[in-house]
Amino acid sequence: MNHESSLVNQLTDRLIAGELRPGARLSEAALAKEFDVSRNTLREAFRVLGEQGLVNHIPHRGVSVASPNTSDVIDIYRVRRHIECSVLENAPKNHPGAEGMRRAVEAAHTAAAADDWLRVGTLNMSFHNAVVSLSDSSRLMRSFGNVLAELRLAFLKVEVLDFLHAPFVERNQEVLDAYLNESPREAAATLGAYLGDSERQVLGAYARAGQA
Amino acid sequence: MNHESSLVNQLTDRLIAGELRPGARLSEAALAKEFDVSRNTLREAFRVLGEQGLVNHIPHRGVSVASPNTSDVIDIYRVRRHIECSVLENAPKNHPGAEGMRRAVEAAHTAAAADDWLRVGTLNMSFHNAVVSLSDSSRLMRSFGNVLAELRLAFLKVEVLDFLHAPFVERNQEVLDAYLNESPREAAATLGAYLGDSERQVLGAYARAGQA
DNA sequence: AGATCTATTCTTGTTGAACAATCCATGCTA
DNA sequence: TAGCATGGATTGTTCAACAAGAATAGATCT
Repeated sequence: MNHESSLVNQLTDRLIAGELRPGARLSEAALAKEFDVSRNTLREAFRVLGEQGLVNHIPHRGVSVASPNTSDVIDIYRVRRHIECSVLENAPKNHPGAEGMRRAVEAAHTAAAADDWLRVGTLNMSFHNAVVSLSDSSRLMRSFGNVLAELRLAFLKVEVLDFLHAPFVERNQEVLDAYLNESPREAAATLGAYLGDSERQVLGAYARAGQA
Repeated sequence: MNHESSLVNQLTDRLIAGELRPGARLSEAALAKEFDVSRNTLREAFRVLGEQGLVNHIPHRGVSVASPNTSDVIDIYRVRRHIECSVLENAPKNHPGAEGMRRAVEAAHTAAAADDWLRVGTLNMSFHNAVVSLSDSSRLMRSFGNVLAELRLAFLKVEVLDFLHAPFVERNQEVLDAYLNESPREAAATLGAYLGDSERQVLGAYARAGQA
């Protein structure tokens, strides 16, 4: 495996795991030492993460973990509505990607029963990635994946703990059922309602946390 | 202006201007010398362009200008349909971004009358960027902008010369009229038809050029 | 005290040289 | 001709150094 690509992956993992908290400054010297790479190599990885929206780069002030504010969250949900709903509404019947949705929902049920909420959160991301996979567009999946990862940082910032996702396992199930048994339009509408509720929950958490 | 950002802009300009042809290998040593920057600085810019999809990076084989094949083109138009149509269909009436659409169409008419087809092509991009601006989502605009830039490379690759855009000036006008005077649904349908025709034209050019 | 200016210090931005790792083309061998 | 060594070129990565901008602390003034 390529070193640089692996470095990006390592950084990404620690970002979405919350080890590098939103807003935290990422010192080049410190991180370079920690990952045992040179500053130059680290900076290349920073540029990649910057384009993906996971870190923020201000010239001469360095790189910090992205720390989405409320308008960022609103923006992210706008993207989700446009992409997820459009994909679902235009998805063909019996798309093989639906199997991925089903597996995610099923595993989420199991994980929820076992109180493994971290896993539920991960599977929630898998589900919505699977939804977008119905588009058969690798570019759409890439862009969407970046946005979803950024949303993960928003969750971490206001400590929307994963167990709050509990009610949404059922909602994903509803979306899947609507796709399988009803019309695409119905499925998209169900998903749209889901996104509205989800967005409200996150913004509520922001308000409680007193964050912008 | 930041040096690095300026370097990315310079490279982007030359890419979409066609000076660096699709598929062309970008030698680090040669480009570093040409832009009078070090290899390390250039490599940072390469990572940014790579994430944007404008260049292709294969480990140990270097960077080359993205050279979209037919499946890339199909993928790009999938993205366009999902994003542009969704945005237009859900756009509020009297969105200020419509002014940007109007300006682009008007200027395109003028440029077409003057046979300035390069400018027509640029204004066409402006129009569709303006469409997406109706979403009020900076992330959607960024992602969409990257995809449009990549499509520009596809045009360059098969030499879809800009004068072929001529009939599409009128199509953009129709989309705008539909948005202003008819329903969002109607506007989205008009745009969908436009995209279908546009995609066919590009794929036809690929077939003629014998490209994959 | 509070505000403002200044000097020092720290971090990032960028460079050049160096070497390792990998790929590519050439020519050799069977 | 197919496969295989070999040498040359390019990329991957590091390091040390310095320039440039930002942040901090201290001094000065009101």
